[in-house]
Amino acid sequence: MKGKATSFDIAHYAGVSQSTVSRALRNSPLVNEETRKRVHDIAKKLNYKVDKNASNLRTQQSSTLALLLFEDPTSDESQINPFFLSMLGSITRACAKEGYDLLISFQSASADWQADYEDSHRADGIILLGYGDYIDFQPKFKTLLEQNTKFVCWGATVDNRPDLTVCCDNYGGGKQAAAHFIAHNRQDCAFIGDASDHSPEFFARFQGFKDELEANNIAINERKMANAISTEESGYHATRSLIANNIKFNALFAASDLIAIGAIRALKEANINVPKDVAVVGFDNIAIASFVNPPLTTIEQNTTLAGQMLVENLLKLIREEDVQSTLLPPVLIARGSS
Amino acid sequence: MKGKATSFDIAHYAGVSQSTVSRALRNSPLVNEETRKRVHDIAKKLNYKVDKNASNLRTQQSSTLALLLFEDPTSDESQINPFFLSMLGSITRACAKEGYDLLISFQSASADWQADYEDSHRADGIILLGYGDYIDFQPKFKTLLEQNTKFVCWGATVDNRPDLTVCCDNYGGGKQAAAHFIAHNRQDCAFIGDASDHSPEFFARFQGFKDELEANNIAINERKMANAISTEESGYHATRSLIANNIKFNALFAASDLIAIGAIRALKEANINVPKDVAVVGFDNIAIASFVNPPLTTIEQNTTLAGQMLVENLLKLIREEDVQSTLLPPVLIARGSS
DNA sequence: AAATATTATGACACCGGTGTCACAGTCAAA
DNA sequence: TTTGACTGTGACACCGGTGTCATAATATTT
Repeated sequence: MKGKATSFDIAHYAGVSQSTVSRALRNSPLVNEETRKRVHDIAKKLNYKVDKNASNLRTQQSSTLALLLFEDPTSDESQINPFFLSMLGSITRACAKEGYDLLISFQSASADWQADYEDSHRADGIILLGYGDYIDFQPKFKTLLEQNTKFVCWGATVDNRPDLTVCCDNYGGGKQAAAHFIAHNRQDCAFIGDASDHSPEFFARFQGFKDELEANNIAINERKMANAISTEESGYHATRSLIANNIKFNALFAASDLIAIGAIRALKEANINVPKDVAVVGFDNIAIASFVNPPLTTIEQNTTLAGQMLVENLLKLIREEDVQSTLLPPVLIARGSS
Repeated sequence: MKGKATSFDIAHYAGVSQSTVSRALRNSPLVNEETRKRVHDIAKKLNYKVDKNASNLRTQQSSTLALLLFEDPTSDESQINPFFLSMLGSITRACAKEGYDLLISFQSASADWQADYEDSHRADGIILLGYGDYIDFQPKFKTLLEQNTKFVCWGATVDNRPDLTVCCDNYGGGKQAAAHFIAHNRQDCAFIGDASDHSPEFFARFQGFKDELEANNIAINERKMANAISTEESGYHATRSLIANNIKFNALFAASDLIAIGAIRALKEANINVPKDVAVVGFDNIAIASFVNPPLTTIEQNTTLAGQMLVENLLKLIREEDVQSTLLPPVLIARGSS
């Protein structure tokens, strides 16, 4: 047998038409049970597999989802943010469970990504994942919507379409962090992250944090805030600059675990004890979090559930079913750093 | 404009035939420069993208690689081994660089995975990744070879086909671990991993470790060895059982970082100081390694390079070019645990 | 001016399936 | 016996591109 077997080969061996083979293999009720069985047996013997390209071309759907991963434009060689890797794992699992394949692709936020996968019929829908500067994305979202592309988004909100977003309750998570500090009598709080609205997730975390403090009559001093993107490096430098400016605080809320880990390194270097002098709380609960010294208190995002929801909601969109906006509840995991 | 634009639509607007559009879009030298430009402009305006299914069907290739990830059959909800996630990241990057898409799929070792992706023309080749019990795989490798499926394998060797494997020099890494202990005057060594040939990678690490010790006239006591799969849990339990059996040692080589991290937890619980009482060396250099307490000395596998080599070699196989067997040099990263 | 080469294009078969329609054969109802 | 329903199958157009071949128009050579 040269080359791969086609349905015509099977038709030939089974003594039926190619149409019947196609129907038999898809277990159409139209074909006789005996014929169906014969065709299946021959297909198995010839190691025949339906050509996905032909099938997709005809049916105009691909049983494939595309995951576009946007990263902060750090060095090309850097490791991927472990939080995203964890999401990636759960999305992969969720896709497998639904019988969909998953195409993965890294994207820089600026690139002309919006159309590719879905327009070229490689995927039935798109999952967007990243802590990005999502402001730039709104026009792209608009294009996607105009083209009726099916997509869901982690974190970012799409104007007027809350159903396209799956998101952790970042605001609530921020409140939990503040409540935790208050409960432990730490009122002199610093924040490291991005309190501008460039990063909506970080902003919501900050907003919740601030509101909860203010609800308890604690003001947050603007000088005790520093910007950082979600890397250990960035958290380290932001914290160092606070220390260098002689800013004092006894509690530090970092917008992500990586930032928190960098912050702890900077604090240690400055001989500031964690948690005695400064309590630190992060966000995400990445795998590393429980292994750092001291183990990091953090606000957990349930990545398993998040991945499932992203996939489920996207499939609902594709099937044109109703989708609810999805806000996942975060949980504070108390460990040694606070 | 209803539905997606096709090359016929463009042909219509450009006043040329569909053939010419197809050529123009692929920048064939056969078309007039002016025509080419006009077609491109219209395509852009209509947001036209080549239908990959049609194109793949005709050309019989997909510009896609499939990554099959085999995991130890642990709980469905468990996190993916961070070492694999890191590989996944570098493979994704390498694919992107080569202009290939990447399909990702989890597999249980037992499933009927061998044919699917390549036979159904979804991928041009397959990357197999996992610390598996690869013995079961040899018959499947055979099938793949018979069907002329293009694939490469991380870690596992395929009978008579060293070119299909990309692998860290596990044996050399094991030797480095032993040499490190000897240099620090720790001669009473334990090993946790799997010294059977079920897991060829772990076995090679052990073999190198043992050979280097023996080359220095140090014997390794069989009682100081325990089996573990690559999870923190498993490393923890294996170490506890050694301790419970009152086995003494002052150096511990773990076949992976996750095992080492579990081992450190068990040692700490038993009030055995790391590194004072027992020096610990792991393998992989996963991201967590530098954050555990004490920071883990480990044998680094260069995942960036590994991912690149897997992709490069697979593409060479697909293009029917010569491929050399690839052994990547590991590097010992000395940290606080030894 | 005739012969030949070059350039740009169109017509058309083809990739391997899926879905529609037509139809032969069997069986039950009228 | 005729009509209608049902079952199982084959023929065929179609999905949207790609590659081959033929050909018209122009340029170059003899």
